[in-house]
Amino acid sequence: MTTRTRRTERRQEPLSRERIVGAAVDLLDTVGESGLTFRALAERLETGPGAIYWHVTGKAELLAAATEAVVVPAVAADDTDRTPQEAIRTLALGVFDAFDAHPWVGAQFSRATWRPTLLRVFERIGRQVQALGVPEPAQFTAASALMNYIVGVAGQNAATTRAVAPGTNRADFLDATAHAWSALDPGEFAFARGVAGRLREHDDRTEFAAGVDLIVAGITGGT
Amino acid sequence: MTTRTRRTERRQEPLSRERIVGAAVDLLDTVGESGLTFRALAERLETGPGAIYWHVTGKAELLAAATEAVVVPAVAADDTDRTPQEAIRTLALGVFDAFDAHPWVGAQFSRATWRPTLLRVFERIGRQVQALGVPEPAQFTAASALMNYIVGVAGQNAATTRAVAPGTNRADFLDATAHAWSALDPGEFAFARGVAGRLREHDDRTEFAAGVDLIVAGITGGT
DNA sequence: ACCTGAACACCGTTCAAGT
DNA sequence: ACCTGAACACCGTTCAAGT
Repeated sequence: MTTRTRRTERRQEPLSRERIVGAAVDLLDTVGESGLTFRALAERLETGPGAIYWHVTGKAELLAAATEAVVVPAVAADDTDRTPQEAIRTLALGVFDAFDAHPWVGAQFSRATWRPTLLRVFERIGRQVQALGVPEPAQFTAASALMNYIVGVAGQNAATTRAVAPGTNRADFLDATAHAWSALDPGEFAFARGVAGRLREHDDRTEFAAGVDLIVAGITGGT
Repeated sequence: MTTRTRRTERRQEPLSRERIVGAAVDLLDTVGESGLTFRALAERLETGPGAIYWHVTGKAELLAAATEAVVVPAVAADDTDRTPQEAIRTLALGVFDAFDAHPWVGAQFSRATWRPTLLRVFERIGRQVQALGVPEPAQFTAASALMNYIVGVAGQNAATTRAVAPGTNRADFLDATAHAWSALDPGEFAFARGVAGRLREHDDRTEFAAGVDLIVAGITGGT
């Protein structure tokens, strides 16, 4: 859209919404939510905090843009040559993996800021629900149930990921959790104690996908 | 535990963890998340901000305690004379209603602070899964799927509630949303436009419960 | 049109000092 | 043991002044 001046080597690209959002995602990924500060952002962009406000209205919009930047590509798969079931599964896993890779997204999805992105997810799910042959009156409900499951559970999983200290490896974490559960009060937490051993062998992603399949099966009337 | 001096009318109860958490829940319910401030809390409790730190380690613990205060009673139903299916449904709706009445809880559930409360929910669900006769190896997975659905979807719903300006009535909000959806780009949002009319007649709580039943049916092997 | 950076009005948290 | 409240080190946001 704009002409780029390439005459001399620029010390620095001019500030732009795109660069700001990119730096924000970077900061969120590396330092976490508490790391996203207008001052820290300004430092990375080699400018003052005030400059950012020329391109972005405030922190809420910045978080919304960062969320959209991460979720929309994850959800934009090519669905030709796929059955609706496969397309839904792919989309669901795309959301799951995006939340897993950028756990801070999970905390955004309970804010108003998240709604435009959510609408895009809803649209894509809805189209596949149509393709499944769900009758029109039931389509809205079916798409809502699927979307809520996908976003809700992916968010829950991201919260777990976020709870783990960044350096920890996954097996160690599950071991520690299993150990902690085994030490719980036997009266109050009989069930959790009993299943603690299962923690190690279970895979959240696989179970998430199985849940999606279950709902799809329910929507299309069994089998 | 402690002796209460009742000799003279006290201007004010002594500070206690219980009073602090109660005031925090109150503040969260009435003013919202941004309203929970150590200064505002101190003012309500007629003391200084520093005093609160004697009873509570910091804001994270305060939010955890507020969350627990609101969720645990909602989940602590008496399950005698109930089928496991009914007990799960009641528990699920308890979580749903608690999130709906205190929408700020939905934002907490993606924090580490929420995990102890979550464990209690998991325990109660797990016991019902056992009562359903699910074989031991599958119990962990079944309880996880149910819990993630319940908490995830209730959280999603709370986010929607929170997005609505406090004064607005529900019908007006749905009308406005339906109207906005009808005005979307027909190419990009064909599905959302098409189902916009369904928004008015749909009931989140009923659909949430139907989703729970669907998962329970899936867990117990259909029907 | 776009950037600068000091200034404003807040935060959570700490801590010496009181009772 | 418990409370006080000033002080510290931060925030997001604004805005006069620059280019």
